[in-house]
Amino acid sequence: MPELPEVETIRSGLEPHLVGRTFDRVEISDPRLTRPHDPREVAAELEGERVIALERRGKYLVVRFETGRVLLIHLRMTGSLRLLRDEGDDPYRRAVVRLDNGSDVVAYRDVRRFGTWLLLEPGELEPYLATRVGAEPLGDALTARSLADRLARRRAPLKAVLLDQRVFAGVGNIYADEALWWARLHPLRPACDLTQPELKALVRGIKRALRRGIARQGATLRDYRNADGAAGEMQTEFRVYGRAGEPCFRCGHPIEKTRAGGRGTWFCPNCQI
DNA sequence: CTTTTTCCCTGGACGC
DNA sequence: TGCGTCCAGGGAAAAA
Repeated sequence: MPELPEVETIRSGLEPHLVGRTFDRVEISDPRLTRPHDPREVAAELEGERVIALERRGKYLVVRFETGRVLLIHLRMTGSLRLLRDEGDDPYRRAVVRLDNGSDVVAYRDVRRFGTWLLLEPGELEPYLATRVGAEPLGDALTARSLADRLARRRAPLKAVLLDQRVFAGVGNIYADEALWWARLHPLRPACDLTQPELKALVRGIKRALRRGIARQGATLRDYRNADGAAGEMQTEFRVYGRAGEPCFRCGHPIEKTRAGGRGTWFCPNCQI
């Protein structure tokens, strides 16, 4: 499931191939992708748009066009973007963009069809993101102080609050569990109860988990692939995610699974307190 | 306001 | 082998 490291890997892989290119021909075959807008109308609007930047905000991909318009892509659970030379065949392909160099094709694949493409007019991006996406956790904005402010009135489980994209954007189910393991914090702790040293440990844990994910080109459990179609490597070094019953890498105690924020949550009951 | 629950969607795992 | 059931989860929306 694409979280910040996976989306960043796709972004950096596509960027050199997309920037400066024009969308020549666009086909959107899944009406869910552009809901509630008509996919044929969105495809027609995208044709002729020239890309000037490919950015990421949280788990969103931001395709900026010369006209000031923006295509905001969210991959949700199983979405992926691939750069191809030949279109080939794929039953789970939901959209295709042919670029103006005559050879490159960007293919959007999404088995479970949760992903979204939203075309925004100039000036619409900031207000759209403002109510949905908080600060970037890998920037200077994530500090023990800013985190304390964000968690102050939140009595919900720490894990659930980390999944709230308005707190800090881009942490999903996998990296939340990994960050909490690095920070030695129990996922069910009330978020507002952390001490100053614990807040500092959590900041370091979040950054460490995300940076490792980016360095390993993301985690491939089943569907995730980078823009070249290659699997990530991060899944080979999960500390807790999906490791119920296996020994903790720090203390050897068996990893347990619980539920937090409505999501499967793995942790070490011995050294995460 | 915060928190929890339901829903969307599909393939894979599992039980019989 | 072939069903039926459950599970995975990001985020919107509804409910509490």
